[in-house]
Amino acid sequence: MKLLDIGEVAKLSGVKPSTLRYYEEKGLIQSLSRNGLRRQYGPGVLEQLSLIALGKQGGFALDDIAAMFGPGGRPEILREDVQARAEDMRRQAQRLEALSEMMHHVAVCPAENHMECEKFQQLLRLATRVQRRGAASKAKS
Amino acid sequence: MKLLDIGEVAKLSGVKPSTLRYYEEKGLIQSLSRNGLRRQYGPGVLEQLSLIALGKQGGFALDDIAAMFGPGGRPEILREDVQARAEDMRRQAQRLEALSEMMHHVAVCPAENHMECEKFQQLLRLATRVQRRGAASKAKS
DNA sequence: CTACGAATTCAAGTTAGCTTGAGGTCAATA
DNA sequence: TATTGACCTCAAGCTAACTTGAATTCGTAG
Repeated sequence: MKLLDIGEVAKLSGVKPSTLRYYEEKGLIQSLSRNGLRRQYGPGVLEQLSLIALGKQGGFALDDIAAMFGPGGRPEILREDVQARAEDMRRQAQRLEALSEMMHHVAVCPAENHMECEKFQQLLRLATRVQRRGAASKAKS
Repeated sequence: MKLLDIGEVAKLSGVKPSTLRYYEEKGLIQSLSRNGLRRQYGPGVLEQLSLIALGKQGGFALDDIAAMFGPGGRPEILREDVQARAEDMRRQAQRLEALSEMMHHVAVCPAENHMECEKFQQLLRLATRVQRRGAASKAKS
């Protein structure tokens, strides 16, 4: 199996060596061996890094990512917890879709204050109607 | 017009007073007046706060949020720039949708290492195929 | 075999985004 | 009018996620 040293992984993934060492320390990735002092990574590390990037975009802390997706054979973080977080994530994706539309709109809207634009407000309400678990919903009557 | 003081805004929005003061300092929100020393906010601040929360979920820095959506009559941050960011946001929403599916899957998948699960890998590829602007795409031949 | 460049460790520094605490002000209630 | 509790300012502190730098080791090309 072809092994990569840290510089190659950095070049292929766009993640700096210092960050890779940091991730390894945190248990997010692992090097398979050493060549002298040098870490040797398997090719799978690249997919692992994509996954980490994805998790970060989803707003997860590195520790959470390690707990959900880490290579370190996690001792069963509650599946129902992951299930619930997955639901949250779906809702977040919806909200961001709405945000995308809002941004597309402000890019062309002539209103000087966005909050005065009817369409903008409407999109914002749409986005915020898709609430998170645990978010206080103050619907009237 | 009904004015709210900082504690009420905090209660209604779930955002702490210290954070509200911090946001105001940064130009993300504004208080309309003072009652003695006390800040008085208009009701619109609540929507502004939803917008800020949304922007944060989208991964924007507070300064970026202020620049795009701030109440301070921004001196025209390039519309085409916002347009491009809106596109990125749409793609991010798609990626997070895929992430949501991955999480739903890991919650039920029996595989001890996710990366060995074919379905998981497939979803990951789906997610990472929806690249960002500026992300190095190393598709082969 | 030697030199170079790429890695190594470890401690300390940086940035964003808040939070905390001390010390003081003031509006509203009793 | 006297308290009290909510607010104020300002400086300092905190956490996550990295980055930087100094001093050192080592694999590989010449």
